[in-house]
Amino acid sequence: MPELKIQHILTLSYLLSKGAKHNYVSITTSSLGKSIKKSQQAASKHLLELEQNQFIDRIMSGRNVSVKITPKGFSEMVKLSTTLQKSLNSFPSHVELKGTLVSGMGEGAYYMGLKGYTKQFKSKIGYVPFPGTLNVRLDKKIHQEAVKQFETLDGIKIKSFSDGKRTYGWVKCFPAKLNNSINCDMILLERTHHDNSVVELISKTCMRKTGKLKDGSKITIKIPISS
Amino acid sequence: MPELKIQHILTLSYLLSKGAKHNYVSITTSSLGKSIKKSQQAASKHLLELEQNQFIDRIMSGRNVSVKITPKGFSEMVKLSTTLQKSLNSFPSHVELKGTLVSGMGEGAYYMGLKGYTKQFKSKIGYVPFPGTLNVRLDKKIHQEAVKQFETLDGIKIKSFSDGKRTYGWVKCFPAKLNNSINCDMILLERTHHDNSVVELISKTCMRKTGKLKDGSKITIKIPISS
DNA sequence: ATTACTAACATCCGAGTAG
DNA sequence: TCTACTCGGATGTTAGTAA
Repeated sequence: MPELKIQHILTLSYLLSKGAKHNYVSITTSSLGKSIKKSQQAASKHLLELEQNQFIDRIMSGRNVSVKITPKGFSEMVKLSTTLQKSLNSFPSHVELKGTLVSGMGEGAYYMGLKGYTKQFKSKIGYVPFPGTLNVRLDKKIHQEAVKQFETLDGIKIKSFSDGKRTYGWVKCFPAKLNNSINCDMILLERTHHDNSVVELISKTCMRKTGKLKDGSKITIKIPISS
Repeated sequence: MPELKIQHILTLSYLLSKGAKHNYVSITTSSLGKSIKKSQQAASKHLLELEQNQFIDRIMSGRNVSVKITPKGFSEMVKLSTTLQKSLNSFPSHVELKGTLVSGMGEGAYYMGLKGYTKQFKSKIGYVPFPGTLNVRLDKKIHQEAVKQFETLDGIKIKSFSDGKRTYGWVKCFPAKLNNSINCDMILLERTHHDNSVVELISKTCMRKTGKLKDGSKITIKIPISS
């Protein structure tokens, strides 16, 4: 049984914090038990098992135990830590959505073409969108669900405005890549907050033309996540 | 039961490496089981438990499962990872030895006073040792054992030399602090490789005088560890 | 092929306790 | 006090299997 049991990691971690890397540290099994939130008996057993597997050196002196982590034990800890660290730091940092191009009702184009919006687009995302949004229906549940996380992300915020008669809600933009080639932005609208089965894309150019797309075309959208 | 069980960490770690932070990733329980070295059934149970505790979102679609890590699950992973990381990086980086001053037989002074050694001392540790080594008997087993690790450490190496008649072995020096005040070096000799109950210290000055020490005085030695 | 149930098995933990 | 044993109950894992 040359494997380090995961439940022993916390024990080793505690011992390490006590300085057991270089020195034999004197401890009681009950204090150790308290620290790792287990009983005195469990702590005692942990130490015995760790010693058996040569993860610690253990010296009995009178009534209490002195313990030092072996190079083997230490390297096992490092191994696990870096494994964790790696998976925490090197996950893919983008969301991938797949769906089908559908035709909208033209209302997207109407709203996005309003001066109150276009002025902000120009200054905040650097271009005035081609009049007409690309509607992509997300066919799979997993992609519909994945969109939800953008509700809590910030993106680039286009503020709401009023023309005196009515108010037009804010728009959040997320820079994205369509079919791995065309730069665009996915937009989330304040009004259509609840329906995640369709997402809207805007771009400087007409994506239907530059991407040779028509209704029913399969679409892949990649949206990098900054955080 | 709002606690993350440790054995689930590996499951989460695997999911994370698959990109489950931002996207729903589709997996089979048997492949997951293989990855975490458990059975298919165990993997299935892990996922169910993780879902129950809201560490993952889980979507069944037909025959397989898609999974995404929740912010809660992610932050729990970060918590554990940083705990580990901290204990790995911030342990005390010195060895502490305690013992009693004993009188040597003067042979230490004789050997260390040889030209072949003093010339190297001057250039490598910056001073010519006061003639006479300080012998410290380590009374406790834990300190005797702790000395052993220096055998595998490098320290500052004083090379062996020959005067034509015989060869004088190498000496390893480890910068140390005596009783938290006096700078000195602990020396390990090639010849007395086996006895760890006594360590020898050298210093620029007479430590018995500057430290007001006599035979029987209690001694504390701190030796920083570089690695 | 898949997920996940039940039941048997293995492991872990802690109360009691000896030395 | 202390460590560490036994043992019963809780928990985790797997084999078999249903759907």
